[in-house]
Amino acid sequence: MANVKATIPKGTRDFGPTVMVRRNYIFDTIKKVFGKYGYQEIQTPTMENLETLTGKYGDEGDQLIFKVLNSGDYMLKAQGLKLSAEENTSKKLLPLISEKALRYDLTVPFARYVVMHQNEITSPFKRFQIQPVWRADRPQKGRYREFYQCDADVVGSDSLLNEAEFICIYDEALSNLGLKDFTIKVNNRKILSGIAGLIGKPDKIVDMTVAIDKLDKIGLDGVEKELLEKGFENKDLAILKPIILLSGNNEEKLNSLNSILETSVIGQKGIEEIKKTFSYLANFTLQKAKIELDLTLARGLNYYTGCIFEVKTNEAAMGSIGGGGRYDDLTGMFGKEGLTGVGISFGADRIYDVLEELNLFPSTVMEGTKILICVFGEAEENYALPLLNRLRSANIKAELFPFGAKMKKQMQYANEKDIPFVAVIGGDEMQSGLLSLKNMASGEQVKITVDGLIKKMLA
RNA sequence: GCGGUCGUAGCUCAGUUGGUUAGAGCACUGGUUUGUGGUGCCGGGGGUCGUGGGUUCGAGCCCCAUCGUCCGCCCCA
Repeated sequence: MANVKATIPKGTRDFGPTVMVRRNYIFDTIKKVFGKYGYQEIQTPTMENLETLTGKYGDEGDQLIFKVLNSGDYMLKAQGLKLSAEENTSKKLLPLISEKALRYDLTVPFARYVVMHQNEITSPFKRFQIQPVWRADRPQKGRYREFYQCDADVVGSDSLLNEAEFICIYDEALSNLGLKDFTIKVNNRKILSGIAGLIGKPDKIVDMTVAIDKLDKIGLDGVEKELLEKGFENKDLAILKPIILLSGNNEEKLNSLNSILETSVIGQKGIEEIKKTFSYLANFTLQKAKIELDLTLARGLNYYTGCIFEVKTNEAAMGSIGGGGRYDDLTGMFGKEGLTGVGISFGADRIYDVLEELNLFPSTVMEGTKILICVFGEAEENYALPLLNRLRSANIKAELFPFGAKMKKQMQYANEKDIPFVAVIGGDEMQSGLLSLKNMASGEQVKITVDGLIKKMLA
């Protein structure tokens, strides 16, 4: 057998026991909140049909989809193809050798699910989904080829109550995870459309939003430079600049916007949506979240049509830890028109890093085995097995170290697994019927009866 | 797709203008009054120096290529 190097593909990760416990803590906390608001969990397959995914994420997105090679002799089919230096040769080849692909996000599979199961689901349909997705991207800091998305969406309801509730979900989940200072930024795509209309370049809305979205990162000068490069003129900047730099509280911003966008029908609609969302929100109690209307918030995705969200922690230097928005007609691509939806996503990997940096993982999430039984030989092992059984029947996490190892090795095992108690069984213990119980933190050791031990472990 | 960085033991890394047998810490393992860890002491195993060429009497070190890593840009979570 050849000696294969033990490595994993670029941009993928192993999760060890400690990390898994903490990841599950994050997922469980979020799941609980989703459930509280009526969202139900679904899962979709790792692979979708390639045609389900292609064309949904733009040309660049298509290239980042991991394709799965067909089984069998796919070369046979491909042989009919004339291989030339033509640049679209691989485009022609692809459908012949691949008809499946790994999911690229959870939103498109969800849209596919909704259309496919439309007769079974009740509208509005609220679902959440926590599964890995894959992108053939170049990995870098905080960016992987396999990562988890944690999404909740509702389709079939255009009520802005949904938007308000998503803000509550963010607040509750992140507060429950121990975050104390974070901002949920809100904007509306229709306001951005109104602004693009105002400068007479509605077709350039994508370039405009992509540029102003970078205000945090590259500053006003950088944004202006990029806008000029994309074909905006100085007179456009003169209109945009005061909007981008709009300050004050949410109400003041809305009032200013109201007069700026007075003549824009779509802009007014956007303002109305924000106001309605805020008025719903006024009925709920938020824990830690700050809500901020941020007109520079754009989010790259083109399918958003209404409210958009992004969550940032103010306690650590970290990009967004969540985002989402409303998209009209997500299912149109699958032949079901006019179904509106709104959804959010938690960036689990980034939340993990934040919690770790702020030391917010509770120590209780690490609780593993409570007691290890150490024995000196086979006779002691036989003597210990009924005890092991009794401990587990009493719902105490217990292990027995199989006989054959030295006491030092067994103690080391307990120590490294952070097992707080060790029961030692040797000849003396078998004769007296008392166990030697060692407290691993203090090092003290006492003789104790089996009943006493169980009582102590349950205390 | 573009730019930069780094590849030496399982891991983190030293390694002098190119010069004997390539080192350390951690990890693993054995011993240390044969019934006790975290925390003493002594020992041991483990490396085609990413790969392939080149220069040289001699290459971990210099040159070229290639693969991989990490970090930026574009884009994105």
